[in-house]
Amino acid sequence: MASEHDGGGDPGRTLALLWRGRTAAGRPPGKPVKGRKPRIGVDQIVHAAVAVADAGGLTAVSMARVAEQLGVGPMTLYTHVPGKAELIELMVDAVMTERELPGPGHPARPAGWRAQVEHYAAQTRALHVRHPWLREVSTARPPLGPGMMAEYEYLLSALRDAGLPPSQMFAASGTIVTYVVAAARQEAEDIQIEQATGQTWDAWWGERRHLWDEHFDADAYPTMTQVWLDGGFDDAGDDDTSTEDPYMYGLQRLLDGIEAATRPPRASRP
Amino acid sequence: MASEHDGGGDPGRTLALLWRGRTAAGRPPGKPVKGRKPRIGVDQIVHAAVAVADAGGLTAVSMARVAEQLGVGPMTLYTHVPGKAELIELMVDAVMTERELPGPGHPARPAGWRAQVEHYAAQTRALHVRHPWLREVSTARPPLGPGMMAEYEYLLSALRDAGLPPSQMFAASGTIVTYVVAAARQEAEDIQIEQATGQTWDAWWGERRHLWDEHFDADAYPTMTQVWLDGGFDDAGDDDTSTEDPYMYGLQRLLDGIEAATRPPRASRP
DNA sequence: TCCTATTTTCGTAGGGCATACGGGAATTAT
DNA sequence: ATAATTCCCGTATGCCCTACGAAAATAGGA
Repeated sequence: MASEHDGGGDPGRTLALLWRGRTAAGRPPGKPVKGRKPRIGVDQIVHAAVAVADAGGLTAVSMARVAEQLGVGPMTLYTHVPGKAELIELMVDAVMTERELPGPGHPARPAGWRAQVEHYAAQTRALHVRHPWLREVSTARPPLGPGMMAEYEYLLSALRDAGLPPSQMFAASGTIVTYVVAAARQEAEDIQIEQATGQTWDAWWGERRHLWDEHFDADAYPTMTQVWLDGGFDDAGDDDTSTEDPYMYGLQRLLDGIEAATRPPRASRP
Repeated sequence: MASEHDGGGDPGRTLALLWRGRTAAGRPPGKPVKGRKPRIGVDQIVHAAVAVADAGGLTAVSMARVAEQLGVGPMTLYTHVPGKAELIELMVDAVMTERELPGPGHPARPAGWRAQVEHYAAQTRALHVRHPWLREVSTARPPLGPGMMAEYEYLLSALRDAGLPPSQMFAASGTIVTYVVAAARQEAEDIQIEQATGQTWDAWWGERRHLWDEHFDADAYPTMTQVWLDGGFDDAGDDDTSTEDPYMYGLQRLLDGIEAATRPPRASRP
């Protein structure tokens, strides 16, 4: 019955772990000093788990394997982390904070809201390339840690500069995150499959070229056939700059649309 | 070492299974008539597996459970499908064909390319709501069956009507699929988590309201705080139509951008 | 120094998973 | 009736998460 999301644990404890006990006042609560000294800590566990996932994907992350990396028994981890689900939450938020998302006033902050969104997209894409296992984790109930907060703080500050009214900020930021994360995940999937199977996209298609001879009926798919004959499936040629990287093409179209919606306040529905 | 994608099997056999032995000429190759009569067939296995996944998610799909549904032993399935990975491919392509995507000339086909893309989006969203487990399957190496072919045939025919040059069709269709599928998956995740844990989005947040008191530092996230104070996170009110469903807002912005890019053939880069 | 409270460490054990292998059962052709 | 062919499935292996409880290590107080 139990699916990927158990959530059986205490949310308060998970939050405290995500923020490493830091409270709003900046005061970590006092720790007891008695008892056996811990050989390992949360940070080391999360770091080891990320290393395992980077190398072998999420399926390679077993409590046994992470513990082995640290030279302790598997059950030792349960002293520091409630369970595997919570460990994965910690992993996600930890790598999220790897992104550099400079706020207003910071010298490294790009100028203009479009450049800022593009910076966010590039950082997010790089993050997924670095940690392809991110795509295997559901973010419908995101880890409410510093990493996720930084993402929204940055994105909202960029859209604020774009002149969006507060009522549209929610929809616009959600849309941008949806598209950018989806594109990043696609790239991550590709990398992950290639490193898991050792097979490139072209090799994979080559193994299935058979499809066209045996099963594909050109009459049943006239448009595909026509576009193929027109060269629509050719790789991006240097002679035609409009045959762009689909990712960048889509991001620019989306930002165009958002920009157009802010400028003239005309009604959008006829 | 082996990840989610083994692909160890024979691609030709999987293709034949996806197309159920139908060749381009429409002739299924002759079948031998000797031997014991099969109690079950591929269609029944796929149907049962989809039912199991609909009820309990992809993790509930085990060979044992699917076999149980059919009243046979687990190992019996291996007579008809090469393995679990291939069974999942068959499941995905099977449900993909559930979408109604009427081609040119069909009476049910919407008029205008935007309406056609919106129809595709609605059908895809409904598909994911019906089968939330789709979001757990990687589509980086999609099943090359009738379902996927129908998707691209429809989308390309719509974009053709939009007047896109062949060189942009690839990027535009890829972008639309990326956004629409990502949004559909998000909705599917929500449904899946709610039916798995019995916990709504609001209840989940309620369990974590603690976050704001204990860990959230308003000074560290000034924009979020300001937007919250401006009411940017309020639920969509009936009085303000611009506070739209993020999904529809994003789709319209994306289509606006694509439309604008086709109309005036001006250079996009300064 | 010894006792005691406290904390960390981890061995064992139980239930589930995919699937290689090979023997037995059912059906048709000869 | 016999042989050929196909389908069905019991068994066995190795991996996973984690509940439970005992053993080990540490600190302060006497």
